[in-house]
Amino acid sequence: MEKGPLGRRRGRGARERILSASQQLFRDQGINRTGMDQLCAVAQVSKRTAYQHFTSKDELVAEYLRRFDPDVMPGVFDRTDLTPRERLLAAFEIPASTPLCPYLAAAVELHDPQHPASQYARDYKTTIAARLTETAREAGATNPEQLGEQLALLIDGASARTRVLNSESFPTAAAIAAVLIDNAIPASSPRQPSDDRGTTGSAPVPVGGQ
Amino acid sequence: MEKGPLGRRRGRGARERILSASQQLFRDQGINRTGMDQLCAVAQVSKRTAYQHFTSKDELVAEYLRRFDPDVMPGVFDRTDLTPRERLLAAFEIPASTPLCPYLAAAVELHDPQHPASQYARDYKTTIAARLTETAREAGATNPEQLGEQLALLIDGASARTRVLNSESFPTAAAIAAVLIDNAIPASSPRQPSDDRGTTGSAPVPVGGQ
DNA sequence: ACCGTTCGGTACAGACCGGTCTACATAGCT
DNA sequence: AGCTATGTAGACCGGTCTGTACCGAACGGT
Repeated sequence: MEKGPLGRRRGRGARERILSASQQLFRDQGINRTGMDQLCAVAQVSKRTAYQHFTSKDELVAEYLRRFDPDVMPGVFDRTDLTPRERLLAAFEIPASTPLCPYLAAAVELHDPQHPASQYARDYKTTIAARLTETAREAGATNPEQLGEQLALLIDGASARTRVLNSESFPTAAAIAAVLIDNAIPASSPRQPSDDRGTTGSAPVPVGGQ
Repeated sequence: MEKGPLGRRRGRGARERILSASQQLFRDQGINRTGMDQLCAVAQVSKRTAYQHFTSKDELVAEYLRRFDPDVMPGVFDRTDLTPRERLLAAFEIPASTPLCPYLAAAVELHDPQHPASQYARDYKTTIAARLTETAREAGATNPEQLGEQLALLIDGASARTRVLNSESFPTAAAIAAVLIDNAIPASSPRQPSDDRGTTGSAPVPVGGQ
């Protein structure tokens, strides 16, 4: 900040600024509709510097996706104040902010399963399913792998529907999740608050969306 | 030149050929990666003719999506040889062929909720959910709207996951659907086609229609 | 058989994109 | 101070995209 309005930012944070601008622009405009010129302008970085840090736009996209890994699903799986069952349900509460899973968006936009970014997308999906499986095991599910995969599918379904329709679909997904969890956990296993939800038809949307 | 197998097709089917080529190319390559030149070549139509039938590519994309409406989910809801419950489950059996719901793909690729094609995507999703709801009502679900919305979400989730991962996710979705259906239909509900379906609601679609 | 209309083929215009390169300015080291 | 490394600003290149213009050939009504 030793210069004018957009004065020389002088390197140090160049890479971070580029990735930060990527997150914003790719999310708001999509990958294909965001040009490198605009991206560099927002990041306040010259194209030369950009191509010094990333040899191509594809590589930038891949790194942009890789960066998400540690951040997403923040803390949900680490909240020790919740029972495992509550943690599983909490995974459906957050997502009003995220417009669409960037991994799904990237996989569709790039349209090339061989693209390195597509590989990261697969890795991420697998990681999420694994964490759900792990939590399902803690919750005492008889078949944790199955429950984890099922919940992962629900998250993706809600994400996709939220994108196409404008309505919020995560409450619906949460209702399904509650049913699945209750069916997958033997009645004896956990200590859980009062709930009769989902065992029969009505299933009154337990998790209030946003 | 009046030559080859197709030679001058002279207009009549021009519009249909364009839409047919659109379906193939947009599905295989995506919308953004399919240029009008290639599309016209496949359709054996000159660009002039193409732009005579569709004033812009956007309009072509919108029409391409609109055309899907009657065709998708072919026959599943009309199979009178199945019980309503079986029809609901049958919606999860087919789709190994379809790479990704074209509506979701278009919504992601176009990335503009105001695009006319996005509107058609919403209409389609709503239609599918409505048909599922109708069938759920026939099956005797206590809350057909909820069950229909839930099943629609499962279909989208399976479609999305199939696209990102390569694994087939529809069996997982079908397993969830079976649980939801059984939980949503009172124990007294019918299991045989000859029984009276729809004990609670309307019972249209008698056996033998179509 | 004639003539207007329509369509195929294609060259072209204008815009944009990814990526490279040159010219210049600054920071830090010696 | 001077030198070097690094970064900025932006022109520039080749390619591709959507969309248009033009010309000639084929068709259809009369």
